[in-house]
Amino acid sequence: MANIREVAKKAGVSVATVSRVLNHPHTVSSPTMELVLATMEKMQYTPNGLARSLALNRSSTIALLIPNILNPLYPQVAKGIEDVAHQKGYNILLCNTEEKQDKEQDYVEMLLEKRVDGIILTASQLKEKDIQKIKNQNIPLVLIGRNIENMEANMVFTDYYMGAYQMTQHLIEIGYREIAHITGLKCQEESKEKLRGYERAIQEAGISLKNNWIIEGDNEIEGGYLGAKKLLRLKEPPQAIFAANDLMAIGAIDAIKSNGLTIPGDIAIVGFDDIKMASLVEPKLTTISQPVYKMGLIAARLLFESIESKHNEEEFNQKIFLQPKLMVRKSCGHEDRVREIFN
Amino acid sequence: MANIREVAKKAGVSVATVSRVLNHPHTVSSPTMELVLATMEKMQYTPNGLARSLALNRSSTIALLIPNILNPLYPQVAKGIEDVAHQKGYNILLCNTEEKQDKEQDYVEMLLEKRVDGIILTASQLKEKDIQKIKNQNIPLVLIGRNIENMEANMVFTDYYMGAYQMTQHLIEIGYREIAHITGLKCQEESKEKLRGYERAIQEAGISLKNNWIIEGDNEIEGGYLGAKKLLRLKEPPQAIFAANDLMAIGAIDAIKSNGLTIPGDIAIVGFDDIKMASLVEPKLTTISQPVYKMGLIAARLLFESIESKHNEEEFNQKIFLQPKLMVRKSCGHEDRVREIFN
DNA sequence: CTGAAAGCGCTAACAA
DNA sequence: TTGTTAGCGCTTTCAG
Repeated sequence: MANIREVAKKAGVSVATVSRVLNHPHTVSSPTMELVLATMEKMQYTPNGLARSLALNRSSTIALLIPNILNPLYPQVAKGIEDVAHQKGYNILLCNTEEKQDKEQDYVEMLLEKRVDGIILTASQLKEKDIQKIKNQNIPLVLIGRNIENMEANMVFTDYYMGAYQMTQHLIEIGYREIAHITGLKCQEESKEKLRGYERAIQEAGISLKNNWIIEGDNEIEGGYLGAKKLLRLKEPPQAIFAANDLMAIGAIDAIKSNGLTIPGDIAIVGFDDIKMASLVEPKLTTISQPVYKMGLIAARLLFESIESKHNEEEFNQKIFLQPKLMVRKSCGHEDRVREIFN
Repeated sequence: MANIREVAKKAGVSVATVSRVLNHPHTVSSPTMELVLATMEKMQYTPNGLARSLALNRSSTIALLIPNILNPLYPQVAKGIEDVAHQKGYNILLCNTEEKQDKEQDYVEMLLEKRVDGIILTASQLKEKDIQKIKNQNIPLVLIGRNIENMEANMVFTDYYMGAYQMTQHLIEIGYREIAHITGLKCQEESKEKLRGYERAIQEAGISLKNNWIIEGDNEIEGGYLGAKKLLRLKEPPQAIFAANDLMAIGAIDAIKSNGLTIPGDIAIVGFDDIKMASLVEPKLTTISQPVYKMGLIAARLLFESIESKHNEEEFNQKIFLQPKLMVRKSCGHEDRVREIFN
């Protein structure tokens, strides 16, 4: 494959000139310019980006780590990020961590070697010291969906605590008292936040928490199915199940139906995320909506601010806190409940 | 950031030795080894992958181009690819082309400069000469979901023609004669194949093709919605709609329902792909299933075969042809129809 | 088992 | 406006 030297030789100019037509076209006379361009064309010259990156110390690549590409939430985030990255002329390295901390660490290691210009971590399970390692290497970083209290870093997240609190409260308002919670992976901050919100709402209502009504799920349909089955086998099964994400809620719906029970007649189900499927399933799922595409967009913008200001020695460490929104649909039996209560 | 020379100096060895402990550990004595390793650790040394790639002429990165990351089909493909790439120690550059040919070309350009070790194109809209350009650069390539008759390249695809033919035939068998088709983007080979399958089944049944029953969609929910609305406004609306993918079928379902009609009572809807949503919507969607995760897996394996054999001057140009499968669910009214016909 | 040095392809400072 | 050349950080050949 032709390189810059061969092009230069064939065009009868120096490599510097060839480099200039690529990088600073205005500093080169137009006859030379045309000559070089023509030569490149003729030789099918494709500049070697690796060499370029090495010389410039900039790879024009950012990395996105997500826990599960099969959860429709993350493609939305990815879309938001891609939209701004592509416009900036950057490529995205996609890393699917499968909710595994060690795979996530593994990837971070690779990314640091690849000298990516920035990293976006979504729902990261990394320990603070691992995250600190990224910061030590001085590579711009944005966390999505995770708030680390005492760390200087860009973060954009939804108020999971509040969302879960509101959801649980809503269930209580419409008359449920026996509410179970299928959590996400307990090792995730996000799951803990949601659990806290759930617990607070329960306790504020003077209901006592039951430990066997809190079940750890895996953030996937399967886990919701299993969790719901487990709850149904209990001597005192709950009247309502709050799943920490929509995928698990959908799994739970499946489980309940397969037991011959109706939703919300026999048992109510609610989720979290408001993925598209949520309004497609039968009954339509009551859930908490978070603006994921927008989160991706914002995260990417923050990242590029950091990247572009990197040489100015500035520091951008913003925490952007987005409010979730309760979407009341059919699966919680809202209308029936309200009717019962007020008539 | 520390580089190999600094590590070498501090450890009191040559850069060659440091390089060796990284790349050929067995060629270095164990005391030296330990010393160097300790020094690296102490200095927080992270090897520069760009320099490494430049020297080795290998980036350990492959690229995946998909038309729409928000279509759940593609994350499945991506998962299949990621599963094998990660195991091989490769990273994936994700390129979302938004079904736009120029964005796809754009990306290919960037990828060639980045010297990716291989490219996987899904549902590509590239012209043959653009694809040929990739092959000319001698970079391994796999096409997913597109069959180019006279080209030497690895391809894995579903038999779209057959799938569409079977689907249409099934509708005809259960008694429909007035069947419309919402196509994908007409510029995609895949869409053309499906259209051909539809047309053949219609004609074989002695039904005459109606041009205003063939509507171009955009492969997204929106397009299905619009297409169905348009069909409903016709003086003679069809009894059944075959959408070229599930997303459009779901949009069509929405459109029909919003017109106060029932499915399949008033009109039948069928799709193509069998994404998870298909069995979640009401009524559950009759569709054609293609093994997308597996396609990703196979494509990745083919790609790595090419990559690994590249230096052996071998050529791998396999065409892998997978059979789609008809999934009969509720939206086509199969049972009702069969009952009507045979009772 | 180890070191010196050439080379991967490009950019940019400096000189002309 | 253009050319010469010293890096960027690594791998590997060749010599010892």
